[in-house]
Amino acid sequence: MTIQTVSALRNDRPLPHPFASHQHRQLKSLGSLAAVTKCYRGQVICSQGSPASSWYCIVSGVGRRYVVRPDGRRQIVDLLLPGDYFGFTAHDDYDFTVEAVAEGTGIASYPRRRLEMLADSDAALGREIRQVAFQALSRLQSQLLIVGRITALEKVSSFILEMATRLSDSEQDRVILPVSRYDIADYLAVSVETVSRSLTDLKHRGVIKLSGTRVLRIVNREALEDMEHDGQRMHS
Amino acid sequence: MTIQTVSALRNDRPLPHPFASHQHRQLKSLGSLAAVTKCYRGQVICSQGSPASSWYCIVSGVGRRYVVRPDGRRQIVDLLLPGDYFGFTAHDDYDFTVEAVAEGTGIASYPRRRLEMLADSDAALGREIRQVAFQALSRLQSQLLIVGRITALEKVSSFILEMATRLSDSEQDRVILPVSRYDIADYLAVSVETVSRSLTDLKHRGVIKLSGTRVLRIVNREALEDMEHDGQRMHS
DNA sequence: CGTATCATTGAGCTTAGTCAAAAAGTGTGG
DNA sequence: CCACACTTTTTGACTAAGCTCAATGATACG
Repeated sequence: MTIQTVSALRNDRPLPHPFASHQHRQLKSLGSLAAVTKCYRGQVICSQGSPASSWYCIVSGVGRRYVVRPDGRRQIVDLLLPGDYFGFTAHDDYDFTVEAVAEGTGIASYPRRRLEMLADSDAALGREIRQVAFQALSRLQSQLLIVGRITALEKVSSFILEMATRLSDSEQDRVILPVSRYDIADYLAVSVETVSRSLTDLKHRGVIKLSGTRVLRIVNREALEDMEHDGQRMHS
Repeated sequence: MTIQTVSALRNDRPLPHPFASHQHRQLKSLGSLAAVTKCYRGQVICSQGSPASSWYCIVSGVGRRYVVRPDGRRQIVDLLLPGDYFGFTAHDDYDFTVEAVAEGTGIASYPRRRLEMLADSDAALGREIRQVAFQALSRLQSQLLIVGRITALEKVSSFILEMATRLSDSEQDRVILPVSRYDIADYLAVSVETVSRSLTDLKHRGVIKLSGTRVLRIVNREALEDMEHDGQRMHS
């Protein structure tokens, strides 16, 4: 598990393909309220402890939602891709921090108070908000299932498959890893070295192929799906 | 990690204190729609794959929300205590199963379609639904932070402290564990043996005291909070 | 009062964390 | 354009936390 301080993590160069906004489901009927801003790498969108005054949506690029533990360890609780909403809390303050990962990440922000008032008179909007909150629930549950897995091979395999699904580019089996090994490690709650070792392991088995460090190709999807469930007895 | 089949888990006898419904925040302005039913131990409230036709609230007792993996392993993704809502999905079907843990667990169920229509004309209700969804998000994030911890001692310590907070009976430092060791194991994503060992460890250190298997007393809260963050270097 | 399940304890083994260092990229400035 | 500095990624060796298998105690229920 990574003990690096947050400021030490900054391998977030522009991505090969600039992450098309293919999922562009912004809240309908809201052009006026949404303020879209471009963020630089590592820019804090909202931070743990400060008043939860806005909801947000990723328009383009990548974000990471995380919590820093007392001992300095960082747990990424959500990887945010285009179309993903965040900023929801049950309390008055955010209980997490969100940063832009890629250069030029586009964020739409919605003033919470105003939006809630608007939802009071626009039932369709209210439904939409609930719906995106449910999607956030779904993402979180998926991640819990990944982190709850046993072996690192299972976690990394799941991660690859999840990414392949969530950022389905033209080609189904070409995945451009949106984040660094450090981020993957903090997302899966394993050490960076273990992430690296798992990837080379999958490579040696001929399950995946790496072109550089970020471009990944799923060579044998079936095998990868086996690893996801049964990373244990995959020792042949 | 537990490989027991779900039906094999049934240590869910009536609890010493019948879990007062001290948190009784049911959806206001809804007496008519809420059908409250009593459930027996292990009774399935809603199951993975079937149409998500209702939302629910625990009125009394305890519930477990879980997912069974292909290999038979079970991951509990939410422990449900009185006042907790569940049943939210982004899709048409539930992607989890919920069972009553304690005998006589009371469940309020709300037909989803009807409730959504009602929310269309009652903005306050719409807000409430969003709010309870946000609470579900909060619980899930908390659990992710627990499962993402490194050592078993940290996980178990966190679990105890979380339970102490969530079911704050009269006395702050007396915790009645709402579930079996098996359930704790599947909630924390560790093996039953490890849960047991961690508890006896904490007992030997004088941090907690156990009266029977379910009644727990926090003797040294400060030490427990230390374990929660720093279970590693607690080897004195 | 017996039986099934839950809980605890022990021994051995495997996975992954830690520390350390080399290799591979990336970016900058001369 | 190349060289240097920096970061990220990979690999290695060692250690230990926790899983597995196995057996014994404890507890509830019929």
